[in-house]
Amino acid sequence: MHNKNVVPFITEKSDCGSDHPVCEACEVRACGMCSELNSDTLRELRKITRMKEYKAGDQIFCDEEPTENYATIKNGIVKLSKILPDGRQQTIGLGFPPDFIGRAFKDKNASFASALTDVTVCTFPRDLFNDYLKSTPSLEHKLFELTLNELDSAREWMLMLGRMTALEKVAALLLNFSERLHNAKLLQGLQSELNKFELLLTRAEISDFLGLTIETVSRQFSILKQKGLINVQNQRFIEILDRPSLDTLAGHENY
Amino acid sequence: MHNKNVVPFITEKSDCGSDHPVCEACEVRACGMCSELNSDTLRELRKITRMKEYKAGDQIFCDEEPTENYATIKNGIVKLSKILPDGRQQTIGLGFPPDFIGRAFKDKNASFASALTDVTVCTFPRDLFNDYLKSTPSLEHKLFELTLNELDSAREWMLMLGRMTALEKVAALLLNFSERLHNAKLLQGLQSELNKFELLLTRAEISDFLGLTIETVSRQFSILKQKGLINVQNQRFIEILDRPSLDTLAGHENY
DNA sequence: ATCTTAAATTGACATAGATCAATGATATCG
DNA sequence: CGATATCATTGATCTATGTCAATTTAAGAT
Repeated sequence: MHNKNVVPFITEKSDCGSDHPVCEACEVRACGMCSELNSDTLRELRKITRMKEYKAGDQIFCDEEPTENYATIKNGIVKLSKILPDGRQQTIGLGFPPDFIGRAFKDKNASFASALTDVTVCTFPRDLFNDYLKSTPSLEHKLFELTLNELDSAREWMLMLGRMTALEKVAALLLNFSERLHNAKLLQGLQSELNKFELLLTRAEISDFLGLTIETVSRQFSILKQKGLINVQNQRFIEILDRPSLDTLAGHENY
Repeated sequence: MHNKNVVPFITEKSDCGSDHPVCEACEVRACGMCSELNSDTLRELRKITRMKEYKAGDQIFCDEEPTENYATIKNGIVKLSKILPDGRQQTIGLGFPPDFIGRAFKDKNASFASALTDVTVCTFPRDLFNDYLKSTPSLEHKLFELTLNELDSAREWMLMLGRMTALEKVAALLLNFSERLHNAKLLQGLQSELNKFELLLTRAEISDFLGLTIETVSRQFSILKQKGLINVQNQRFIEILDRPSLDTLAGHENY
């Protein structure tokens, strides 16, 4: 199992009990799926929720088995991936707090979810939740918005996968990851510098995301370092030295 | 403008008037966004809808300008694409009836939509529709389901873009396209054979979808022909001769 | 400290797919 | 019916990225 040594980037624990979590104190209360619920509705929903923790590398759900539970990410990063019959793998998304994981209205996931860092999620049984969703438009609305964001980013990555060079892909990943990590940390009330962060993915995980090999990813890091766009310490700690140039590489229009 | 000569694959006209369409007779009444609406609600919605027709090649909306209208595809195929500052292009999805086009709750599209064939859509003003959506949970629910399907297929294509060979990509496209076209035709009550269809995309459009060049796509067609998996007439009319083998190439597990 | 292990880097070489260029089909128009 | 234009195919290279192998770095255990 990889990543054993990763320190979860969010270290504070919520004070939720494990059976009847105090949702009011939840890390993602303000922005997650539950943010649109009033306290009555929340009290109802709370009855079916349960906290779960995963260690970095753990599988959260897989392709083949029907989903028992959906979940909201409270803490840590979740990797979503797909796999071809012969084993070729492609990461199709990263989930940060307060993302939802699972496929609403279906009992089969067409993908795998695994914990990239240590992860805490708030789970709820599939059937109950689907019923609940149908009778609670505000909840469904919020989940719809989260889904639209995921669709936007999936399409963004399609452009990246189909048309960018290896160097551009790495630049795009660094920018995207730094922003999402930064936001997740701020959300938790933690200190964070946008341009200085721990890259929580291994080269293998990066290459699965970018549709490249480990070696090619490594070479692009060397090029970015040599060009003075980034600085890397201990192969994990990234400092972005020239964000505008990275933006240009990543195809972000700069006005 | 390309594709001038394309005959729209759905030739019957709906009998909807152009200002107050008779939704009950709509091609996609049974399966589209409106399928969940009762006739009262439908009568309301109808007040803000308007039919629009586009010729093959026409732009429906673009990246830069805010969306004025959303739409449901009644007829024809819509291409969604993204473009890098230097002009590199990636198709991120194909819309068939009864797909929704536009980005709910936002006034900016992060993509271009253009008509791949002649297209008829049912449009509605953005602001009115967003309001309507918020007050009509059944409508929002249906749109949510359509969006989930799009997310599923975007992720499917991410695996394709990131990890498949050129030959596999072409196989996957042919299978996917034949199915969706078949369904769209059946939906319209037209005759259709799953394994015999007109490929409505040019090689350029295919290559934009698959993240390849025209020449590479062409070569893969030749290989598939030579292997006896497909037959091509006049460079447009495809017959799938060996679907199981194509399925294997496309990474579809066969049990 | 030294040993062990996993991950990252770097180099040498191979190859899938891109690029450039020529030829061949198909459809349109006079 | 031939002329023209567009699109598709095929061939000859080139190149970015993959593959294979050796080395280096970092981290943890003893």
